[in-house]
Amino acid sequence: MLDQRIKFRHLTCFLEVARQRSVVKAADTLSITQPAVSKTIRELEEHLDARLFDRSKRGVTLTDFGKVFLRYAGASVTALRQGVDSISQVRMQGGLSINLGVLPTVAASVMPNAIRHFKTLSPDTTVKVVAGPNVMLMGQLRVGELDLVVGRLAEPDQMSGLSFIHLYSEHISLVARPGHPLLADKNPDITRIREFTVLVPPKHAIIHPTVDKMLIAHGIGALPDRIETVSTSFGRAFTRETDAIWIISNGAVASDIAEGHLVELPIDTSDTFGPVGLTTRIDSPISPPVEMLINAVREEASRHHSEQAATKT
Amino acid sequence: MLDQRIKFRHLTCFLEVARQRSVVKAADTLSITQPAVSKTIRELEEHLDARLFDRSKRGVTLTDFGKVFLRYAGASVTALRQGVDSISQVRMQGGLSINLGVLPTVAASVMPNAIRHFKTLSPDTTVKVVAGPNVMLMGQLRVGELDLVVGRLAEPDQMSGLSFIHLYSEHISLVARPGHPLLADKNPDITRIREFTVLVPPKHAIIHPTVDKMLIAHGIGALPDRIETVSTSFGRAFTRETDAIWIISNGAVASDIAEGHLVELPIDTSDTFGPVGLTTRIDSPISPPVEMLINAVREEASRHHSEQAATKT
DNA sequence: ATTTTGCATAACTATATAATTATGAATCAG
DNA sequence: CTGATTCATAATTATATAGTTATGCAAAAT
Repeated sequence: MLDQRIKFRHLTCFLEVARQRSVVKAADTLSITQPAVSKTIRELEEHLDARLFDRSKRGVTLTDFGKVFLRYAGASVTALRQGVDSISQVRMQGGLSINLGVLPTVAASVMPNAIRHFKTLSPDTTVKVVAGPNVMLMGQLRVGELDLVVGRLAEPDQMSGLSFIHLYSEHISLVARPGHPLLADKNPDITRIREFTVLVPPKHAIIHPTVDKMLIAHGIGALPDRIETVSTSFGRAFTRETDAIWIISNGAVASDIAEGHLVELPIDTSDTFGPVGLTTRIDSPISPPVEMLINAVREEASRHHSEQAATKT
Repeated sequence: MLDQRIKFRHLTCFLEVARQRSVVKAADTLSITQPAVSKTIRELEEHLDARLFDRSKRGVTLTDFGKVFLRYAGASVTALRQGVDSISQVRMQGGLSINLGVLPTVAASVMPNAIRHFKTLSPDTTVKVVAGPNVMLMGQLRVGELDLVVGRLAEPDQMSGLSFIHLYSEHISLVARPGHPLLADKNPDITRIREFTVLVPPKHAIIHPTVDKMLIAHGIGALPDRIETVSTSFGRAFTRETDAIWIISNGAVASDIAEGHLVELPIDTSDTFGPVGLTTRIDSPISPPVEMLINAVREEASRHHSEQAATKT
């Protein structure tokens, strides 16, 4: 049971003494007298029923208890500080805001529902959705301009300092309009895609290297007639109106396929399986609102995923 | 600035009222009178200089400020609770303990130093190091028997509910004893490894599928003479004493290669690059001791990595 | 139209608090 | 040995606290 008599005064005092390893110095920076600090520490020790410092005549040192408690005390004080800060943020800006980076894979499939659900839970939090090349988004995430990026796991060299939470895995698809010449044959020769315009992810896209490997594995070398694009809206329109083949992460076109607007080419893309998830900064602990959004996305992803699995059977 | 007059009494009272949406009910469960609760909430509001509840005649509802503050207040109280709990845990067990799963890649390279460093920071925390097949470790992690697993990123289907923190990337190596017949030629025909006993990771190993793909890519089909093993100590001994080829993640044999006990075969394994990092549970927030260990591992990994890079040049 | 419900306010009180000053004891640096 | 440093303890005090009971008031429910 938590002792209600513990006050933040005790914790801040404890933290200061621990930091300075000195009662006198702590008293100085806290602008109170030395006996006051001594007493406050003693009170805290009594409330916790554990000795926090070893006292000597040349300062104080943390006991084992103290070392352990230190972290939690810090976390507790930090949380309250953040709470107070958030209130003033709400007052100033009229609400909290979350900055969210979204990669094409999930922009159309998981995220709309996830954000909708989140907004029912926390309608007063502003969610800013940013799209763009993953390198840019990861950069912004690392700098703190974004709180969260959702999409495929980025290349390892971009992931330093970032943490990844797995949601599900998806493969890359080759899609074309319904009635596409290649689909006439039940088991078409895949190398024939060279005969058509092919829309491929550009150099900086996360899936670019995977796509390259896959093409090589299928004996398709450089594509003579290619368009590089990240724009799913362009890709969708172009693919539906022409005989172009579109190589794109499955998630981006799942609904189009389901609705029959686009058709997947029968090609083995099992090598292109890759993790989709949430990327956050590893330092700077996840704030409660972001955590709520994360939960909403996870929930939606698992719902989404089980639906997909159901459709497959 | 944090108002030192805020006490945990205020927070717990606030949390209870928010939970129950009622001053009367909260007063009941807190075993104090209704005016006492009213007054406590008023005090908190004054200290924060913000209205937390909208009062009506059928209960109270959180204001926008209140909704935001709620999360942080909860976090703050939780942290303190955990702190108090940890103290009694230390008292009972004579110290905190961390249960750590270690995969072969890092067992010999990064972790020894990382744990040594951690133990200088926090000598009183017991670290239990568990090795084993990754499926088992991930299972234990998910159940809570482990706090942390260090190694290669597991297959997506094992990662649900887990979070991955990237440390660095490594590839898979083919190694043999110095003076191995294959090394006589400067650019040996790699398919000739079929002539020797080959030690390969077993089916359940994380790197198994990657190894398979690589073998196929190099035109090496099934290996006639193979030994499947996870044991790096067996692998090391066997490879040094016989003409066997050992296919193993680079990290597991990096020091042996550096010291000249084993030699890497000149084969392109760039396709086998994969992320190595820390895997934790996504729910149940990371406790401060585990966080310290994570930092120690990250530090050691980056030091380790920069050294490797330096050796390459 | 009452009664009930739910919260606010006021007046009061014993206790706890958060400091203070003054003093003492043990160590450490010369 | 001396004086400075560092922390502990005691005595003291004004103030804050954490509750209490009693009462009021407006909205809902009956």
